[in-house]
Amino acid sequence: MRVTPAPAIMRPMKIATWNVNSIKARLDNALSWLKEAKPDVACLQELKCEDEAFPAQAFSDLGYNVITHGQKSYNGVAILSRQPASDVRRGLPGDADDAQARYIEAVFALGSGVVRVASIYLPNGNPPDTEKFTYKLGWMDRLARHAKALLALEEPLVLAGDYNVIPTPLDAKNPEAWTGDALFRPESRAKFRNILNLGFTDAVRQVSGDTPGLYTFWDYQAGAWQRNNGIRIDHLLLSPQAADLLADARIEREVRAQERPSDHVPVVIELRG
DNA sequence: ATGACATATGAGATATGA
Repeated sequence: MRVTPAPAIMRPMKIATWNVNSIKARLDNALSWLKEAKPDVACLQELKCEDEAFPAQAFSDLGYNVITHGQKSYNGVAILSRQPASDVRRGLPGDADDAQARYIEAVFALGSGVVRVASIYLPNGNPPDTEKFTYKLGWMDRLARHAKALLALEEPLVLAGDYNVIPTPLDAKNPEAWTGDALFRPESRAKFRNILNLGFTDAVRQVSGDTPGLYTFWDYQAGAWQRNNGIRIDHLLLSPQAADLLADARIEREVRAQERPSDHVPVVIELRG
């Protein structure tokens, strides 16, 4: 006798990315945002602490699984998830000598399949006449190589994080002010395009088109938030299989108005599950 | 042109960020 399988419960999955600028300094903001936004997966960057110091219990208490790739004082990335993570990879492949904690990746169940999600903290690269810029460009080359390898899996894939790249003049209030900055240098923009051109979709642009004024970062200085002097540098790049599932993408700019905010705000997408 | 602001480290001033 045939048993009719129960239909899989189809529900959208919310995947977010947020550079918190120190998870310890931002713990209260992060917890209240999670309670409000209820993402299924949250990619965090700039933890500024080692794995042992990450306040994992506070997130477990909210029902999140926690995986981290931390570092003392600088960098550090994490993924919080309603479901347990599998296939966890810590560190971007391609340079065994790179000690900076800027990449973590894991796989989660989605509908009848899976989605692979990476939390990325791409190097800033300033000043651009130093080895910091060289490191940024090299890191982007490594990211492109790894992204290409992941695309070959032909599965839903979301590369989410702080890319430290302003893709086009549309992504800055005052693009002329960023001329020569590592975030807007032609080399940085070209390497970002190289990754897009592998076959990725910029989720926010896919949903919002050429709408101006979409920013994810406002400097703490000179009243940048009050003047809306922002830039869009936090991105979610989708593989073709993830883009097929894209239902929504938005920037949660109200988070920038919190008490003691991060200088970045969360960006959230919804994928059909 | 510079600094402005925030965070970590570690106890004053410096490094980093974007």
